[in-house]
Amino acid sequence: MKIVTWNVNSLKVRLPHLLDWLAATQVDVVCLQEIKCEEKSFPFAELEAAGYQAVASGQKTYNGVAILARSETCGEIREVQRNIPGFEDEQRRVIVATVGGVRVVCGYFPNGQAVGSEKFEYKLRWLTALTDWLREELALHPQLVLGGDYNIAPEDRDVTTEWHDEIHVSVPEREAFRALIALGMTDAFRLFEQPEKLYSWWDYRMMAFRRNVGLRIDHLLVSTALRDAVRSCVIDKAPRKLERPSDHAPVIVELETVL
DNA sequence: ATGTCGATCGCTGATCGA
Repeated sequence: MKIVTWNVNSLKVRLPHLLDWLAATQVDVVCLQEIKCEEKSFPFAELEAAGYQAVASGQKTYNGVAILARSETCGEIREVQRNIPGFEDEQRRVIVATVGGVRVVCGYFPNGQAVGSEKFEYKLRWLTALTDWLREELALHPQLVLGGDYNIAPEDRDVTTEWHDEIHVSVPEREAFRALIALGMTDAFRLFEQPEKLYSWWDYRMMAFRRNVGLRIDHLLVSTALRDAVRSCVIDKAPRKLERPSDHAPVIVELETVL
C-alpha cells in the first residue's frame, strides 16, 4: 500500500499533472493540500475516471485538503471527518478518513508567515490542537498515518542553508514537530538511508529548484503500530521538473499491509 | 531578502498569501 502527500498548489491548475502521475505510479492513497477550490468545483468525475474515489474539504482561493483512494485496492472511504474537533477554524486544513484499514490524516499546516507574527501564534495554537486531538485519535485508531505539508523543517539537514529562528525552522515549530513524534509517530523518511540535500519544496523564485535551495517540509508520520510495516519512503522530484509545476514534490511511503 | 506563482476582484493590472 502506497500513501502519498502532495501539496498541489491549486488542484485546478495541477489536475493534468496529478492524473498523469497517478496513472504512472498507481499509488493507493493520496493526501492533497492547497487544492484551493470548494467541494462543488472539485474534479470528482475526472478522478473517478482515473480510478480514484475522493473526499475533500475546500474553500475558495486558499487552503483546502482532500484524500484520494484507489477504488480497485482500497474499497470505500469511511469515517470521514473535517477539521480538528473542538478547534474553531474557518480555514480548511484537515480531512481524516479510514482507507484500507488505515486512519489517514491529511493536514495543511499553517505557514506562519514570520516568527512572532499573529499568523505564527495561530500556527502554534493549531499545532497544539492537532497534537491533543491526535493523541485521542491514536487510541481509537492505532494504525494511523499523518501526511501533509507541515511547513516545518524538523532538522538542520532538512534545510539547504543553516537558518535559525526563521519561519519553518524556529525552536517552537521544531518542538511542536517533536511533540507529534512523542505521541509515538515516526518520520517514515528517516527510517531509511536517504540522499543528502533532498527536499520536498523549493521556492518558485531565485531559481531555487535549479540550485536545489529547498526545505523538507512535507512529511508522512506513521504510528507505532505501522512502523515495522514501512518498506520505503521517497520524494519524487519528477513532477517539479514539468512545465507549470507545484512548488512541492510528492512524498511516497510504502506500507506492507493487507488491503 | 525575494527575481514566482496562483487566485480574486473586476479590469486588462493591483493585491494578497505562500
